[in-house]
Amino acid sequence: MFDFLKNFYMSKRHVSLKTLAQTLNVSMSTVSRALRNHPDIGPEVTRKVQELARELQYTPNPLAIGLLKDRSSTIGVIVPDLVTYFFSSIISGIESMANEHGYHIVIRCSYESYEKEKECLQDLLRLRVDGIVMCLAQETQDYAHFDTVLKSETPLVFFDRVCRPDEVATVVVDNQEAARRITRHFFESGYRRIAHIAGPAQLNITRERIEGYKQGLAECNLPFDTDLLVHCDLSIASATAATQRLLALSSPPDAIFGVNDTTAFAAMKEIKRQHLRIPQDIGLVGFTDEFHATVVEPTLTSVMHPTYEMGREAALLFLAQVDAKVAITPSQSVLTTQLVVRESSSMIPVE
Amino acid sequence: MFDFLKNFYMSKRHVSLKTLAQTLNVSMSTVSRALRNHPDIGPEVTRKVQELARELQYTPNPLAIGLLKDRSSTIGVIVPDLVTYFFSSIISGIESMANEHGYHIVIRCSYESYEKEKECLQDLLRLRVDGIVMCLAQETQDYAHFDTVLKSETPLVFFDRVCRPDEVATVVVDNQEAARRITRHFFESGYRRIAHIAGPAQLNITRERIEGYKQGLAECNLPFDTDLLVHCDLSIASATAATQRLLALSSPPDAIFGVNDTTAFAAMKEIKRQHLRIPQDIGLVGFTDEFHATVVEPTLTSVMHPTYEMGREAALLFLAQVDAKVAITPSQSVLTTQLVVRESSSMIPVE
DNA sequence: AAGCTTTGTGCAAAGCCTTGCGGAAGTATT
DNA sequence: AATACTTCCGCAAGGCTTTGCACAAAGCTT
Repeated sequence: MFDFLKNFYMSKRHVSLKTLAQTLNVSMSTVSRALRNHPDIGPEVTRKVQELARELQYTPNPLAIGLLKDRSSTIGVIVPDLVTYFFSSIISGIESMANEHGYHIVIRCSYESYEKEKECLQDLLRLRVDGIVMCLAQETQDYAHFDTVLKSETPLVFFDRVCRPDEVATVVVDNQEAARRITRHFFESGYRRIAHIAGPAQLNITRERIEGYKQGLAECNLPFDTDLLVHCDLSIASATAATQRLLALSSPPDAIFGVNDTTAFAAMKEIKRQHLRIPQDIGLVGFTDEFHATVVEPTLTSVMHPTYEMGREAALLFLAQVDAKVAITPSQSVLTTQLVVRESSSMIPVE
Repeated sequence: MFDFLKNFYMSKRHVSLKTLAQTLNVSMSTVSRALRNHPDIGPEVTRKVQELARELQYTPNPLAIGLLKDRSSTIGVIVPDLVTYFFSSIISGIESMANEHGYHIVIRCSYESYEKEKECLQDLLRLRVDGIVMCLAQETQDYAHFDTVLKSETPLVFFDRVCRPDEVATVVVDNQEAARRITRHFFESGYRRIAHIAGPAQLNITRERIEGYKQGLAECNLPFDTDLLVHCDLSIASATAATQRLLALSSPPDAIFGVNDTTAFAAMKEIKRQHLRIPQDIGLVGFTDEFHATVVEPTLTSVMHPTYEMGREAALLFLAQVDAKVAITPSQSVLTTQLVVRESSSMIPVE
């Protein structure tokens, strides 16, 4: 019916309310109301407007709506690294939850840098995102840059690596409990000198896992030997070096618990290079359960992170803050992990 | 100096030109010009305005600017899958290039589904993104849904999996050349019955790699045996099944070239399960060179994709279309890959 | 002193949408 | 026939920014 118009208007970049109004010789307000089936508008006019809108594929300009309502329907997401499975699967979870609720996500990467993190944060605030969901950069030790965010009343959610938990909503896993379980699992499998390659000291995940490690040792009546607790910065090189230090001890460990899978992989490589056998000579367990874990040889025992759910939960905490008209006390969400036992930690080979 | 105002205005969600104007008793236009150092504005006023703007941390509202300039400074990115290394590293490349040029990226995931791809596309157009950078979903065989995009004159860029190359800018790798090299590499390493597990027939990457495979065979004076060319849908299960079909042949292959690393990993698992040795009994080569390739045992020979560069290049093609005031013929960019020889394909073990 | 040029500012429109309010036409009531 | 209601629609403002144009004041020339 409106074919002749269609071609004409399609040449314009976008169809607006004005376009519709002028075509039908009614006012923009009438069009606006007709589209939302406002009772004030007569059925005939409503029908015509809606028909033309469909014909011309009219969609409201989100920029205009954003301006009006002071919201962009956009969530800013900052991750330390886009490439790692851990983060990309969390992003995937955020994306799905966000989309289900009409939000889009804008991704920024801090590359584990404190300066870059600040920059991303500022950029996203400038962009007027409705909220920010993020994981702290490894470098970040000072948390003052979040003052701006809190003051602007932009909902903020941290996942995995967190800070200021009293002011900001957080999603984490049961790090301590998982580390405790790993330690006990080692003990029950017959290992007695259990080492831990930990991460950077300022990260909450590092502290919590160390805590669980110690707790596990205590429960098994094993002494805590400071020689067996080494730190690394999560890079492969540094994890390799940490492994070498452990293996060079006069009384080396018979089991190693890596703070994450990358660390564990590096350890595995080094252990093999020194012609030690896994799990016979050294037991090995990782954390996060990346896809790699099932590919390496021997397959790696690891703590399964519900990463996708973590992303969804983080987005959910954002939504909760938006819905809450008044300021609410930020909620802390703790997800449970699962220890997946594979070849690298069982004296009796698993299938 | 303006501290007393600062506290007052900070309570508002955002500081606008109006805020500044009212505070200083000048008009909004004066403020706007002063901020951009327009010569029309006196030095005294300019100084005052800029000082207050800094004090109150004024930043222009991108929604208003977008409305005015009819652009959102946003690039929509659609990937079939967020979690795979291949895509996440491409996203990383897009993000870096986009940010360097003042753009933000909005991510959507098609989950390899045709319907979802259409939906994402519509959503992003509705969002008024300035351009779309994407990779086709595996399911997509009909390309009519891009008419809308082309008609709206929204710059469009495909990477890796492409269609309508005459109308849309594309970034791909030298698939055919790489496949040819793999085949020759097998031949030079002494393999004679070289099989290829190909992907879904509708994908350009599948066709090009098959073409290169055949070309390589011809150059080595090897016959093309249809038994040795099998298809899979890129899933692990289907790749495993394909491998089984190959190994069950009365005259099985002594080398397998997988269409990507996931396929190759699945093949590796199956080959090992049948107690065949790699590379002695069967040579194996993958494509894409994910991180896993160096972790598996034996390490996997693979074609290194410049994924990060691919992302940057894709974003660059978008930028080129934006800069070009007039419609330009879309450019095709071909990136070169590199064959990384590891243990899985060399009779003589590499270091 | 009258007229002209600078110099510095503000008005208003445009970009798109929503919504309170006012108003015209028509119908029903008394 | 005059009044009171419906029914249906448009005006205009507000949200934020940019920019062409007009205007006022001041300084200059003749």
